[in-house]
Amino acid sequence: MTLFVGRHVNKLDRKGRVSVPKSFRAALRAQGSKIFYAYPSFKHGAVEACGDIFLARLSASLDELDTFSDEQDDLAAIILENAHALSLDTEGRAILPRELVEHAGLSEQVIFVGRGARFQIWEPASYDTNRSGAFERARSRGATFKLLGGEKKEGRFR
Amino acid sequence: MTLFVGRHVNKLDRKGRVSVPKSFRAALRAQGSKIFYAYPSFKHGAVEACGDIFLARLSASLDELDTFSDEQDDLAAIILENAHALSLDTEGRAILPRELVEHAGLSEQVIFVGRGARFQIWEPASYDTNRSGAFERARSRGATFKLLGGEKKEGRFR
DNA sequence: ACTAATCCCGTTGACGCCCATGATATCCCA
DNA sequence: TGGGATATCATGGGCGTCAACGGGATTAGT
Repeated sequence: MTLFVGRHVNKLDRKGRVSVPKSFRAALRAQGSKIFYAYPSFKHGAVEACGDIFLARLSASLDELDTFSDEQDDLAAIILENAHALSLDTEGRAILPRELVEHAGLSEQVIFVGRGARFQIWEPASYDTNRSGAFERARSRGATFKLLGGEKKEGRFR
Repeated sequence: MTLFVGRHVNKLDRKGRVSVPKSFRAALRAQGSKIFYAYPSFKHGAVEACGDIFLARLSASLDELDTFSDEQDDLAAIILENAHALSLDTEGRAILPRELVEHAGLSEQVIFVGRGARFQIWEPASYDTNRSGAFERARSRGATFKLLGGEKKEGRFR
C-alpha cells in the first residue's frame, strides 16, 4: 500500500532528527521513493510532505498547456519551489530544515498525520487546536459518503 | 468472497488483543490485505474497519477533488487521518489502539458486525441498544427492503 | 579547521512470534 | 446413535526482536 494513513507521534531530538513512522517509510518504499519531499503548508502552520508520486503529479500539471486554473498552477509552482528533498538515515530518521521547523513551530514532539498521497507534520498542540474539531464538524453536518464508486471524474493530478 | 458478513463475539484480552473472526480474516486475505484499517465511527460509539480496497477508494476520492480544494473537512481525509493500520499476529489477533477502545467503550467482550465492504466492532450492550432502536424505527416506518433480501443468520439477538 | 551530515552502537519498551491450553464443532466407527 | 478421537478456532502468557531514541564517532564539505 502506497498510502499514508493514521497519526504517529515521534520525537524531534536535539540534532533536529525525527524518526519517520515505519508505515510511512513502507509507503514511500512502495512508491519507489528513497527520499521524500517536505514543504510548508500554506493553509496551516504545519509541514506537508509527499513522495515521488504526488510530486510527479505536481510537475506534470505545470507541463500541461491547457491549464484549467492559474491558481492551481501557482500553488503547484510554489510547492515545487519550497520543497526540500529529505533523505533518511540508516535508522529511518530525517533532518527537518530549520525553515520548516519554524514554520510549523515544532519542538520536542511532532505528530505525523497521514492523508493518503501526502502527510503532514504538526506540533501536537497546533494539531489539536486546528484539527480536533474536524471529526465533530463532519458528524454534525451529517457527512456521508456519496461517491466511492468505481467511476471517476476527469480531474487533473491523476 | 471479499465481503464481511455476520456477527461474531470475541474477547478483548488484557494485552488489548482481540481475535478477528476467521471469516473476516478470510475476506481480508481475499482482498489481498494482510492488515486492516480501523477508525472511529462518525454516527455511533463504535469502531469501523475496512480493508485495502475500501481505503484505496477513499484516497482515490480525495484525488478526484481539486488537489488544493478545501479538503480539510472532507470525510475521506478525516477517515484517513483517524484510521489505524492494524496487523494480525500469527494467531489472527489485532491489538486495538486505546483511542478506539475508548471511543467504542469496549471492555471484556466485543462484537464484530459484518457490513459488506466494511465491518464494525461494538461493545455488545451498545450494539443491542442501537440495533433494537434501528429495528423499531424501521418497523414503525413500515420499511421494506429494496435490494437484496434481508437477514440470513440466526445469531445473538435480544 | 569548523560545521554539519551520516554512520554506528547501546538502551528501552512495545509488539510480534511461539507454545500451551480451552472450547466447539466434525468425523468416524462400533 | 452415542461417544471418543481429531481438527479448528479462540485465548492466555512468556519471551525474543525490532522500531524508536540518544549520544558518540566518523566522514564530508567549504
